[in-house]
Amino acid sequence: MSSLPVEAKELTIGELAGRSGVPASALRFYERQGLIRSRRTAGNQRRYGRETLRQVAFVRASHHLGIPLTAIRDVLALLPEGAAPTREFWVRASECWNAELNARIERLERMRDRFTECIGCGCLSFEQCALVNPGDKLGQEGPGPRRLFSS
Amino acid sequence: MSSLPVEAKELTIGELAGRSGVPASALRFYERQGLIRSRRTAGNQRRYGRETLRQVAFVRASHHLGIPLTAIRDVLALLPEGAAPTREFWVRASECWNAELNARIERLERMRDRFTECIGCGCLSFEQCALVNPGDKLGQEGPGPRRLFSS
DNA sequence: GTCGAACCTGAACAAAGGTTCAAGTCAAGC
DNA sequence: GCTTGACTTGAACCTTTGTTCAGGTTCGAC
Repeated sequence: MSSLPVEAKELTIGELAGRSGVPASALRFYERQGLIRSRRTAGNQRRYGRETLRQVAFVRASHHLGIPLTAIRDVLALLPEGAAPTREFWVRASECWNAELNARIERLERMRDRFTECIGCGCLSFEQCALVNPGDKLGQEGPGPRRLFSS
Repeated sequence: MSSLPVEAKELTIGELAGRSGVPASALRFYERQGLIRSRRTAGNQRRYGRETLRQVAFVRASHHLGIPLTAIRDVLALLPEGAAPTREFWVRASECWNAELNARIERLERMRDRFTECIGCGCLSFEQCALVNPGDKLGQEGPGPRRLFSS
């Protein structure tokens, strides 16, 4: 096994940056935030295993979806320390994001419909509007002075 | 007309904050950013006309949709200086946001589908993924070393 | 053994969208 | 006319997601 030419060669930060398209400064930042890990050489330089490429890609793809880094970190934290992520892991992670995206799409659709209703009804009745008053605090607090446009 | 009890009473910043639910600090910030305007008393305190309530509500609703303040400012800047906004104005503004929201919903749906495809296809083939490589820079640069997961 | 490129760290800066604070001024009720 | 709460300002601070810079170290090739 050790005689095979597949020596999992480690990457420097520059190589990882070049291959992933992510600037080295961002990779250091991700490490500070606990999203990726690195081994250090005797001279304190970072070395990355090949699995890190895939993790960085996952981070970028997730982030591109609008997922905050903290959420990505929480998911990546489930990865076993040195092991390469399993297929099951990626599938579960993607299901997380899928649910997240669906929720976000639904929310946007609801907001669009409400906004249209607010503006389009002819009376400009913002005062009942869930957009202006998110979380429906209005109803919970009674007919007090917090009401917008008490007209 | 002047004997009517409907004297368009001006609001202090505290009153506007109380009625709109928006903190006074945010109202001052909005003014600095050019989103709302105020008259000043002899003693330099802010006074707001009643139309400002509606403008603030519009700002909050728009912002709640995720529209950046600069875009909201650009739309509100179309309002005539002292005049109350017309119905036409609100309708046109809402059409703007509607288009914006629809575009955002579509984009999220596309991303969700791509992400699912990436993860779910069984080969974990991120390398062709538009999420990992947005803007398709990969294809434009040829088969160089920028490719993720050149496996 | 020497040279330059790549790497290290911490600190400062950026943009968006504000909040909080200190120190001082205004408005209004009694 | 005094007191008190509301208001004024600018400056500093906050979060998120990084970039840039200064000053110093290490790696690898010759």
